[in-house]
Amino acid sequence: MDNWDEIRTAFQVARNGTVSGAAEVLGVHHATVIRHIDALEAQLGTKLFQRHARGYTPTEAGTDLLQVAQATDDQFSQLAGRIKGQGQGVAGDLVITSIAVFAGTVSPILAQIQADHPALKIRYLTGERLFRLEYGEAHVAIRSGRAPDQPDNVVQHLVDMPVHLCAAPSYIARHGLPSAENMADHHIFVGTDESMSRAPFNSWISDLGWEKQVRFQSDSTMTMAEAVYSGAGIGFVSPWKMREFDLTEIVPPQPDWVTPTWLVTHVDLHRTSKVQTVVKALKAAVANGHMFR
Amino acid sequence: MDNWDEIRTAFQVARNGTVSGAAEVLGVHHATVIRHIDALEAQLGTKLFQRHARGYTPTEAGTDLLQVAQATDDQFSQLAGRIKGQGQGVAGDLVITSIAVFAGTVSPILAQIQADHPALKIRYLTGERLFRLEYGEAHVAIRSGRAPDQPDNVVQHLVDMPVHLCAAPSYIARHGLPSAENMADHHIFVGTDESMSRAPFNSWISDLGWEKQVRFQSDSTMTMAEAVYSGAGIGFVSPWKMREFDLTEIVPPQPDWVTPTWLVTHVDLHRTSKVQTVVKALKAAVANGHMFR
DNA sequence: CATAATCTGTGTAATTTTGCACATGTACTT
DNA sequence: AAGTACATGTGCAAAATTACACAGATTATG
Repeated sequence: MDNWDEIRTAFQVARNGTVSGAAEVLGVHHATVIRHIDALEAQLGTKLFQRHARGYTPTEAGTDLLQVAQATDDQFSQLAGRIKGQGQGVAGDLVITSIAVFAGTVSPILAQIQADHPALKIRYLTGERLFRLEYGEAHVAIRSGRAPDQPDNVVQHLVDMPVHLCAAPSYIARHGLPSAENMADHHIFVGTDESMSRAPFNSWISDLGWEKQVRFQSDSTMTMAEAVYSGAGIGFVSPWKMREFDLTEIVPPQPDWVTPTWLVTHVDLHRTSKVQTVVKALKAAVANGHMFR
Repeated sequence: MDNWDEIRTAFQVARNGTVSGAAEVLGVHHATVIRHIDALEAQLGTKLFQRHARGYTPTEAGTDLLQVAQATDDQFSQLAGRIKGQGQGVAGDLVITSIAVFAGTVSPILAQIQADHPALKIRYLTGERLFRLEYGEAHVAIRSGRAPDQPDNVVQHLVDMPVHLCAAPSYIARHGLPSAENMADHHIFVGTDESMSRAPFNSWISDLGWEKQVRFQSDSTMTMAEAVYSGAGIGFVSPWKMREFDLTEIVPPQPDWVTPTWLVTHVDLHRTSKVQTVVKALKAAVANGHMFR
């Protein structure tokens, strides 16, 4: 059953009773209406209307079509209302992603957003792989590292995330407390895998020529924090993870260690109030010091 | 909500996930599909799909549309099935009309047809006014008198209906039994109104110069029979009405009294098996002597 | 009875829609 | 690493659709 527009034309003819009236409602010439009806009847192999001087009277098939098309018209109208209105309301699904290490600081904020908008259903996906906004996998993504440059993405700078160089109590018990003097020789680092080799604190290590001391590598910031906690070495850990794991700070956050963090949304969804609500809440939480500290 | 065809296009894109796939299903060029989607999104003011190199992923609005359009597609398919199949099966409504006087002889035949086709719902409308086939008021009409010549009607000769010149017992009691000799002077005729003045037995009266003896006129053959029965005069009555009312035959049916009877169907409906079934049954009943006797 | 008002129906021209060719980009495979 | 397959997107020409104008027919009206 193709050509739905012809069904719509027939629907208006059946409702109005005349070709001319239907043409006016549809905003087309009455000749167009006649041809639509003729084509539709030819395709169905049945007369939908009986033609007479006063107009078109629907046959049995015509009244059947009228009822079905009436229901369709209603459903499409409701659909259009929902779609046009959905840009205004904060409701429905919202998928937000980040790397796993952000979960501890992001989750409370998302919980608050969800509490403020009961109609909103938040799905927070964490993982090291890149959730792709252009595939509809997420609405909002929190990315860290160098600025994303995907053409279809709207990128906003969220915060510069500091990291502490930390050691776990178990590590200190075995290797002693690292100091500026003995770090160059006697200590083991937890570092990043090749995939994250451009992290700013990575270049700090390589600038000092300490690459050989990196004995544990991971592609995930979360795993790095876990490794430090388990005593695999000293490494760079976010402030909240340092507190959570009760780590000992060796070197406080340095300006050139910070990794910029970005809020990324897809351009098609960026203007929707649903996305905007979440973006604003996240930025406010950062400004108030509720996140990434 | 106009342009239903664009909704159908979007439906196929959402279902297939790619523009190219949808274009193949729809039998149009993929550029056409892209333009349909663009137009629909522009009209709705919302993105229905997120575009990426692997195809189109429906947004929230897109999945909403997908569900509605899926239901529409189903309904239209069922509708087409019903309409296309309806030409084959003998089912649904069938409206047949005639003048009231035929009711007694037509009804049993219609009852038999209805019994043979349980899915058929017969409506038998009687009345003197012309039920107009082209307005969809009836599927089959039994007409008497001169041959109808409406261009959109299919006319078949059904039977030549004889009439008896009769008198009621009450009339004979008051005026005596009419005979060939005294009819010219002493008897009163029940005749036809101007609207039926072309009835063949009418010209028999006028040929004999007996118009002045017509003292009761009616536009309905049924009423004429009733008038004769009630003793208003002598008049022309169909065989079954003569028997029903137990009238006395004055003059037996004459060859030039017969009024031809026609089976009329609208050309648009004539080929449907539903109409054909009824037409065949009526003609068979006449041939077997079950009607108009 | 004639006139006005509608409505359907068709040939023709203008407009819109569609199809084609080609460019471009991404994912997968060898 | 290069090639293949498949996807979207756009300028331009062809085709299909539409609007226009007018004819024909019926109903309503004074």
